[in-house]
Amino acid sequence: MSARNQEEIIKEVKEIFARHLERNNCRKTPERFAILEEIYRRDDHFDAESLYIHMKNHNYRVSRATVYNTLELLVNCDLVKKHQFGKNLAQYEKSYGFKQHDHLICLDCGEVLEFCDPRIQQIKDMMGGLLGFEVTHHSLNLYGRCRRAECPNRTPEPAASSEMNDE
Amino acid sequence: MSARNQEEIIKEVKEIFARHLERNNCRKTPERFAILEEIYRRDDHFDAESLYIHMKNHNYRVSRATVYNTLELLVNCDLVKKHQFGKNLAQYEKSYGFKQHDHLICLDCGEVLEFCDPRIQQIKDMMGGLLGFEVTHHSLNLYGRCRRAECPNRTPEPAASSEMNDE
DNA sequence: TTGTGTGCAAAAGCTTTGCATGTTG
DNA sequence: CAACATGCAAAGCTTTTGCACACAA
Repeated sequence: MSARNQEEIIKEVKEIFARHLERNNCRKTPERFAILEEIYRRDDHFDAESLYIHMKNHNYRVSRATVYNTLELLVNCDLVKKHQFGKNLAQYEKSYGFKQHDHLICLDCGEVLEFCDPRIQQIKDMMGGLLGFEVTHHSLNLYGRCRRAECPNRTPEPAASSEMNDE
Repeated sequence: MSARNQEEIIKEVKEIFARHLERNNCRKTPERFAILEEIYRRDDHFDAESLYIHMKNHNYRVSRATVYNTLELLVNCDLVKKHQFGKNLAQYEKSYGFKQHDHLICLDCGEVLEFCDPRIQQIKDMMGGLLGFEVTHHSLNLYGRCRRAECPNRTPEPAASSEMNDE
């Protein structure tokens, strides 16, 4: 994504967020927009704490409470997606202007790849109808091992490994 | 599943677990087998704490530490599956003798339904090949609203006000 | 007997909450 | 000016860890 395009996107998402806040009688505070902007200048998956630290390093001090509060607002208006990649730690990513996608996670190095497959949509539609659900969203994660040279792929077959042997 | 069949299954999974423990030079303690049995007498998804309480109520006192330790062992030998249904709370379910399946979760009442779809396997195979991954397992959750009469389908969630106001 | 597993409780890690203060509308 | 949002720190929850004792092998 080009730099120019990024600025445009940031402008757009700010407008979308502003409308969302208005519609819900929430205040348009500078903190909320600063957090949104920070998120849209990043390109990775991140957790709340790293966003908090990141803001600090960029000389914008907000509290953790505000970070969590704002993340929830952003998730509610679909500007940010929230994931759990198998850990007890929420991961977030910006979502406006990006194609819906799912994730492939390397169990060894934690690398996260993205992919799209139209069959997911078919499954959602079919199962929603079959089971009497209105499916609003989904989460599909594939877990496995990547084959990159840098990946600490040592663990041969974890199926029967003593898991307490730290690492 | 018939009662007779359940007893057979419990016998089988204990044998499988015993072999797994031997293979990994772990001790065959009564606590470990008691936890396994307790899990296989349940029919639902459960979290570690509720299993711990459940054991207590059945007059078998184990510590939380042992519950977590044993759950991990059971997950490692594929007798138990671990899930995260969008919350910061691991949910578990027995898996031996059951068909692989995915989940549909009601955002309003928390009900969890199960479904199978062969297309998931196709996606795993395809994406693994395409992205150079050896995919070992996956997690697919569909989220939405069920249409049961008992479902509290209009609970506006608290928090930062504003979420499912429209869409 | 040896060393792993257990129980207990404290600690750790992520997230939420309470309260006083500041700011938006 | 009245609410609502923020910052801070404390509390909440789930999970992990440390340590002394118990017990499987």
